[in-house]
Amino acid sequence: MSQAKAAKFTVIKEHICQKIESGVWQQHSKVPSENELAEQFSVSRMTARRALQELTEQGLLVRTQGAGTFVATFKSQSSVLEIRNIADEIGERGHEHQAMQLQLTTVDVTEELAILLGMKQGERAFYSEVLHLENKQPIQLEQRFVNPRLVPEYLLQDFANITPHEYLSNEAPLTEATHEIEAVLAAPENCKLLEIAPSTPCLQVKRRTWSSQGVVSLATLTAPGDKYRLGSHLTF
Amino acid sequence: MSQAKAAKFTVIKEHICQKIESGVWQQHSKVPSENELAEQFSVSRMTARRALQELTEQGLLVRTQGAGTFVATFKSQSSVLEIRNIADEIGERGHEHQAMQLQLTTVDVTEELAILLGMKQGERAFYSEVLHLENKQPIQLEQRFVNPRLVPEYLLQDFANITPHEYLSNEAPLTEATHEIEAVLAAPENCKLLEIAPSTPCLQVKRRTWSSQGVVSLATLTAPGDKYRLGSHLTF
DNA sequence: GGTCAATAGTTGTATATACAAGTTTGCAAT
DNA sequence: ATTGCAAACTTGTATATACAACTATTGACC
Repeated sequence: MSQAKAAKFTVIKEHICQKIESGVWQQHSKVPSENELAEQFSVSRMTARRALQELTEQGLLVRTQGAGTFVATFKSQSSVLEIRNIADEIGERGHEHQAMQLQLTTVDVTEELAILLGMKQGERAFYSEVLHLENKQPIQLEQRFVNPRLVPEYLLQDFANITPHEYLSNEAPLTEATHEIEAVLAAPENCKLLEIAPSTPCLQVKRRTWSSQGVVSLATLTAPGDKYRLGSHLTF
Repeated sequence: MSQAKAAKFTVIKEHICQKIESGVWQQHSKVPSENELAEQFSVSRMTARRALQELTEQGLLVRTQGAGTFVATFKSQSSVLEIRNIADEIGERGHEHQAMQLQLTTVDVTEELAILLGMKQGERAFYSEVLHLENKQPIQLEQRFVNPRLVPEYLLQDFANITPHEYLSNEAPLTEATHEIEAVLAAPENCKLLEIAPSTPCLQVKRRTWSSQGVVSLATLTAPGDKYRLGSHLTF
């Protein structure tokens, strides 16, 4: 028995996957256009298109009309996970929530950030860093990049009083989000903030949120695995 | 300004959605074929096809080559996280899935286990331990307790051929599940199995599944955080 | 140097067509 | 009646083409 003959578009898909997994095509690098792929593999444009299309649905690629197709950072697709406000969650446990605003500033967007936030290189994004405490104990570090075009007054807020998530929910109601959940070791400086040993495994949630206007923000949440659990919802 | 003109395939999608949501088209009933839709809406077959295709990806429809397109059952919506078969997931990545059955036996239920599985203390439960490999690399350790009342023939299976999840899905279709996700350090013996250093942070998912008859199983999945990521679905 | 317009390149939608592959149905031969 | 086969129908893959919508770049002009 020989292998079942693979369809042409799957051959192209596998080729692209391979390039990405092997690191030949880095994150956010441009991948060949539909026409280029069509010529390379001697197929019609529609067949090449299908390969790109399906990989985009799987979350490996990101496409923008007029600009091109790029390797995505996040592998996950649109999510059904409920998002909650961390202050509410802690309140429901009958505990006290506090937030320390560590940073609130603007930063130059790197190439990667520009793509993820739907901004142009050279522009500046807002950046906030907030440490959440439950009964005075640090439980979550929130690092967030925000698209200034959609939330121009982000820097004027005081995130000791309102969580970034709560503020953003009001300003630019989110319509979609993707997550990536990983177990990691936190960076040394973050271990200090969270008051944990460097070897403590942490849950890290990367989340990209959209409003109707486009990508609103990109948040990285880090929480020690022994203090924090993820139910069927994610807490911001 | 008037509304942006909707693309033709979205018009068809909306039409079909409406029929399903209003109950005109019941579960498992046949929906018009590509050709019929094409004629009805005066579009080409490929456009009608796209509408059906996208609704299939969304889970509203089910298609089988040669037979037709049908309204899907609505079970998937209720669960917050989609559960997938790890073998399928790996297959879709174009990789090879293998499973090593490490243990398959009965154990005395502890007090805790008895409560979680809805059994009585002193009874014995089934226990399986399976290591999943992706391209010969260990990526996930699955430890599972199973309620013998609901799945009496669990011990007769060979989980090198069929994943426990797949088998259980057939025997006792799951109606509900809860998860708990943590970041942990794996036990030394499990680190060996997964071929990771003892300090490697791991994602650990604890999942309890129900069928209509009661609690079916209690699974603990452990995966190295750097090899494994959690999207909007959990992979079993 | 800065602005604007034209242009080339890229993805998105839509059509018409052809053949492959799988399922169901119905008819003919046994 | 049962079997076996052919035909009709349905979905799957692939091609060639056309135009629309959007982006980034280039070059002319001020």
